[in-house]
Parts: sequence; C-alpha cells; structure tokens
Amino acid sequence: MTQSRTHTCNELRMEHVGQKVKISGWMENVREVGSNFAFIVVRDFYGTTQVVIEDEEQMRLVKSVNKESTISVEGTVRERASKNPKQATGDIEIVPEKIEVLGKCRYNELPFEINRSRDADETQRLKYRYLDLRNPAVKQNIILRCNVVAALRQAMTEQGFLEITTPILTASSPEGARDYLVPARKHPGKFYALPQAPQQFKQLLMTSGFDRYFQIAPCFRDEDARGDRSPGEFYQLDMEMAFATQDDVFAVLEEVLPPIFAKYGKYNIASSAPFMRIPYLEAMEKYGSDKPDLRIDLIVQDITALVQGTEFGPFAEGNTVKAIVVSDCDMTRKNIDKLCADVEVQAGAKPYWFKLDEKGELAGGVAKFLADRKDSIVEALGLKPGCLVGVTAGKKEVAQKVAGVMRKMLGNAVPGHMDKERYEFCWIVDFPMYEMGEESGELEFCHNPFSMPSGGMEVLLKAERGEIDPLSITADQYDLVCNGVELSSGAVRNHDPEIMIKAFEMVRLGEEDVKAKFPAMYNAFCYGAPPHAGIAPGVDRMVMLLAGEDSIREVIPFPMNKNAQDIMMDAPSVVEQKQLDELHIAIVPVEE
RNA sequence: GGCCGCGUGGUUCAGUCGGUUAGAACGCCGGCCUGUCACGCCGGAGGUCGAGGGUUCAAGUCCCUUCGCGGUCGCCA
Repeated sequence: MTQSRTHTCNELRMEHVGQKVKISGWMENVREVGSNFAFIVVRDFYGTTQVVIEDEEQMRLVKSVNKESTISVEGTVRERASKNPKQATGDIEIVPEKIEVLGKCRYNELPFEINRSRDADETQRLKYRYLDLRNPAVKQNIILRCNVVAALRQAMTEQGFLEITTPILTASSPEGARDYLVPARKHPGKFYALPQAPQQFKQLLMTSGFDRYFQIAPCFRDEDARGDRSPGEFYQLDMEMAFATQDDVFAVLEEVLPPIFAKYGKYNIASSAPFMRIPYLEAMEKYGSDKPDLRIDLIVQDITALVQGTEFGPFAEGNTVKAIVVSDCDMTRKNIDKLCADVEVQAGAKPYWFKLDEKGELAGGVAKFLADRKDSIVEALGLKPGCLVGVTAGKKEVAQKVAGVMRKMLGNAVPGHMDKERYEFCWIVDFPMYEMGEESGELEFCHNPFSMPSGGMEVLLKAERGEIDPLSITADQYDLVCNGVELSSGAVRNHDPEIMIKAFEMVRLGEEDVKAKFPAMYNAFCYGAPPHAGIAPGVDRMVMLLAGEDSIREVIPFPMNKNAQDIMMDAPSVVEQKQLDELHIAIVPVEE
C-alpha cells in the first residue's frame, strides 16, 4: 500500500470489518495484557483506533518505540471480542500486517502526560505547546475558534460586508495604549508601530466610499496581561458602516452573534434581538458596573436617605450607601464574612451586611445601627425573612463599584439568583464624552476622541457658552457586554472636522492638535466624509465565553505568558549586533 | 510598579507544633499476565524541597533577601 492512510482514526466501524486498511497517527498508549498480546491506541486529529498485537515480532517493535511516536498500521479490520461503548471506534480493532515507525519520540518521559496536560504547570504547557495541543480537550478550543471565525466571516459576508486587510506596519498613534515599535532600517531614528486597532484605516475606508467593512483584525498593545487579556496581540472582529447610526450597528451584531453563540457555545441559549440597552449611568446605579452580568437577578438599590443619621461611621452624611437584597439566603455568618473579605480584596473597599432573620428581626453585621428604623428599611427594600442585604458605603463611585463586585459574588454564591447556562447580551449606551481628570482636575476625554458627541456641534456650543455642564455631554458610544464580559466598544464616529476641532477645544486642544495626532483622518474628512459607525468585538474573548474558559490563553493557539514571553520560541530574544547596526540601534544599559 | 498566592522526584500534590531514613498518585524501568480500554499484579530507579542568607541542638516547615510563575489593582481611551 503506497497511501499514507486509507482512513482516519475516527472512521472505522462495524461496516468496515474484513477490509484492508491503513491508519497513521500517534501511539498514544500500549496496554500489554499478555506476553505476546497487547492493545495499542493510535490517535490522530480525528480520534483514536485500537490496534491489537498478537505477534511476537510486532510486540518487539512496539516495545522498542516510545509512546507518542508516530506510526502507520496496515492491516485488517476485525470486530472486537469485547467492545467499548465509550469509544467511537470501540466496536472494531485493526489486526496489523505491517507496522511502520514514521517519527520516533526520542523521550520515554514527557514534560506532562498528554491527556492530562491541562493539569500541568502553565509554563510547561506553553513551552511544549505542540504537545499540549495533542490533548484533544486542548485542541478542541482551537477547533472551536476556527469554526467561530469561519461562522463570523460567513455571517458578515452575508450582511454585505467586505473583508479588507489593513497594514500591520503603520504609524505610532499618540492616544491609548503603549505601541509596539518597529525600527525603520531605511529611516534611521524612525519607527513603525504595530496597530493597536485598525481604527483610523477603517474610518479612511469609509471616507474612500467603501460602505461596509470588516476584518478579523490582529491588534497589538504593549500592556500588561490579565486572565481575559492576552499580552501583546489579540484579534477583533473589526467592522465599520457608512451612513449608519447606532441602531444600524446594533442590528448587525444582534443578527450575527446570537446564532453563533447558540450553535457553538457551551450553553446553547443566547439573548435574542434586540439586546437590552442600558445607559451608562443607569448601569452604574443598578449593577455597580458598566459590564453587568445580566444572568444575575440582583439589583443595587440606593439607601443613602434611609440610613441618614445612624451612628455607623461609613453611613455618615456625604457618603452614598447602596444595598443589594438577596432573598432566600441561608449563608452562614462565616461564609458571609468570607465573601465580604473577597469583595474587599477585589474592590478595594469594605462591604457590610445585615439580614432579616427567620423571626423577622434585623440581625448580624451592621443591623444594630439600623434597629431604630427597622420598619422603614423592611418596607423600602421589601425584605422578607431570610433576606440578606449586602451594603456598601463611601463616595458615590466607590459605593457603586463595591456594590458591583458584591452583586457578582452574591449572585455566584447564593443559589437561585443566577441562571448560569446562557448568554445574556446587553448594550451599554450614552457614555459620558468627558470626565474630570483625577490628576489634572481638568476636563478630559472620557473614552476616545473619535466618537461623535450626542447632539453634535450644537451641544458643544451650548457647553462652551456655559448653558450646560460639559460633563453631562454623552457620546454616541456603546459597549457590547455578555455575561459580565466586555466584548466590545464602538461608536458613531465624529466625521466632521469642525465638530472634531470643537470637541478638542473643550479639552484645551485645537485644530493643530487634531492635525498632528490624526493627520490622515483629519485630512480625509476635509474631502467629504460620510457619517459612519462601527464596533469591534474581541474574537479571543468571544471564543473564551463560548468555550466556557476562564483564561484567554486556552483559546489562543500559541499564547504568550503573563510577561509577554513566548517560552517555546524564546521571544523576545537578543539579536545579532549586525542586525542592530543595520537598524541604527544601540543598546544602552538600563540605569536602576 | 503595589498587593495576594504558589514553588517539594519526569508530572500533579501531601508533608501536623520545627524533630527518625521527605511520602502518595500518575509517568518511567524490569518481571508476570491472551480481551484490555484510566488494564491489573509484583519489584525498582528517580529529590541541591526554586536560589542565597539567617534563627536553632535541629529548617521542606520560622525570619530576611532574591528569582520564577499565576491572580489582582494600576494600566489597557
């Protein structure tokens, strides 16, 4: 037989019994059950197939090679004497005529056992990622990623979007994250930058007359990693639409995403269109977060007025006090204290609590400070016996943030308040355009300067004349949130150079700054730009949600570690002096 | 950069109040086993307890320093 295989390791069934076949794959396991009798498990991309050894010579061959070597097995399919219902090919086995070793594994001990690689130390997994990926459970996430990307491409194409690639080597942009720089050999002292996002290019495409653009776009940001944030590079489903409004953008994703989430997700229920739309300020009030997990049915309430005049320090005048009522809570005092401690670690400020016990009395935590106003509290919060009330206090932003963290933890901890097995999408809308800079104490852009202020030029002029508070100006900017994960940010862009300049003037910048920072875009907009809007959901995060993984590295084929190193490839690494010389780069020791 | 956690045979972990020769499971090596499928049984090899310093009669264990990894905050408009 000259073919390398006639079947994959997940193909052979009872109907193939008697046929001559050839399979190729990795020798996953050898089970010796007699002196000249053994079963070997051959694994390829598709599955596993059992080969039975009943021959002295074959036995010697099998024992002479290490597991995880690649072999080919030519032989006859036979019905098994004892079948394995847990294996897809468990009804049959191959009786070999010829076994050939294709690629020897030189080591009899691996850095970890293939099928248990997920338990291994992450550094080992990343260093030997090619072995880690042999584990079907690990490989499955990458297959999922491929399927999701293919489905996204197809759906976007069906929606009339064109996939257009944009440059990887481009100019450093002054705003946002730290850039990855690439020295320019032909231009001593100058640098390219890898794009943090194709933001400006896609807006230029709109200005060029392309109507609907998308791209599975690589983005590069030199910022520290997180569990859900890969260091260095990540992918976005980047899209932009000409002559479009916020609603047009929403409509596209509301059509594209739910079927993909329902089909490929760990949970097969996804919100249907339209997704809930929550103004930013409302989200902060009700959920204590701008990325609320709507699978949790708990709502944050304001009890500042209710606790006025109590003895408890944190409830003092000037502070905001928030409450989260959790019905049917039988958490022990010890567990509540533990949860409060966890909240404090994550939110950076202490939460409090009390409950209405089975006898209908306020008890525990800060209850004694509230005894004098029990009735009004019970009534206002609608408390029933068995209700736990999580309480947070402090400056408004602090009370909200801590309440947001506590809401999430309570939802996870107390049964009955979280319907976990589903995907709940929402749009967070009406983000503030400006904020007061904490350090500068002056007005600054809250998010990005590309967004159109809601109300356009008129609103900016009103603010300039002092008729409205500039902090009250919102931007036509939106986030897509799913299960408490920020999937994406987008906006109706500011396509009008006049409004752009005015928006910059609000933060003490002007036309020269716009021109200096975004020269191509500013110039292009001066030649007649269409109103346009877009968004860019993170592909890695989407796949992570779909796979039900907590670490983004589980859905990236070759991830870097937390410190942005590729242990397997040894990147970053030193380069030859000759290379540095060509690039006009001199390395100087860093002074401590 | 701050804070928290972890670091013990190839791998994952246990190791009590500081006290005898540092254990287990998996893996590996050898032997036995003709229907296994997480095969089973018997035997064996394999450890600078991340590194350095200190306290102590005695340190895997306590203290200090340092390195590595992970989480988190800063950061990521």
